[in-house]
Amino acid sequence: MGRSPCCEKLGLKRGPWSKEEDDLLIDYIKKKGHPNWRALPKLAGLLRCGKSCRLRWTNYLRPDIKRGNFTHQEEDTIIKLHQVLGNSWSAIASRLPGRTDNEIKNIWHTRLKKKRNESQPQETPDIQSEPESSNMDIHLEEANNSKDNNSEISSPKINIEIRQQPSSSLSTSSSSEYSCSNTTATSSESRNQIMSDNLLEVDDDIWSEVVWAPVDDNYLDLSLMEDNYQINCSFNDDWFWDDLFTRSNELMLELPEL
DNA sequence: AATAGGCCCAACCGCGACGGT
DNA sequence: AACCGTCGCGGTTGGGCCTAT
Repeated sequence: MGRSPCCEKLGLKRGPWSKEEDDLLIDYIKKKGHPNWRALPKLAGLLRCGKSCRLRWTNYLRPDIKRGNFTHQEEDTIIKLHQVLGNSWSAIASRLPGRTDNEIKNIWHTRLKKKRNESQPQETPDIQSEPESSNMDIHLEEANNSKDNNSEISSPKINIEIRQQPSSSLSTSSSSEYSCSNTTATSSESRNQIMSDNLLEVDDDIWSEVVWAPVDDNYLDLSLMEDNYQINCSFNDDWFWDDLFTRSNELMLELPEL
């Protein structure tokens, strides 16, 4: 199957976009949306291919894009998410409202990779291309089998197993399982009660604290205080678990619907 | 002042996934 | 089931800008 031609050999314009082109694209999408990118440029009066229009819109012209420098908090978030998700830029971008995958990819290659390496010197340079999550297996299992179809809030049962394989010479591993049955988990307080003060045994005399901290109604932050790993997790929204699932065969999860 | 090198970022390329026929 | 068109994604490129020499 031959690839369909894009911009080449069709007399279409390439390279940087002009203000007039931007305006044409914005005006058209505001009025008609973008149900078909391939047909859009002709309808909008643009001498561009659909792919170029889509990129321009998604990476630059979308009204919800946050312009400007990344904050330190955003940079830290990207570094942490990259530890878990690797180069899944779109997945990382979905956790940073207003930021595009392209933007995050750029900032990673230009700044954050260096910043990460400075703060966590690599012990074995030969494996630097491997995602950092490779030394940590995460197994999450969450079940909410008896979802009540009525308005009553169901009680999630949450089982979590975390296996951590530190890259240090200590070949320690750990696992723990938390069962949180019969909890409504509808308030920050109750969620906090679910997971606070749990200790994860890493070795005979090494303990790692696992803390769930409420952020808002949709998120919880899970901090695994060992080897500086921190994992940000979604509770209601399935985004984070989904991505973990695609990256690790160890992960099994069904989300509760609270 | 000239220039080389690094940084930044918008844009492009090519592949795979997915849905319609 | 196979084919085809479209879209989304990650990798890469290239040009402008900045800074050190």
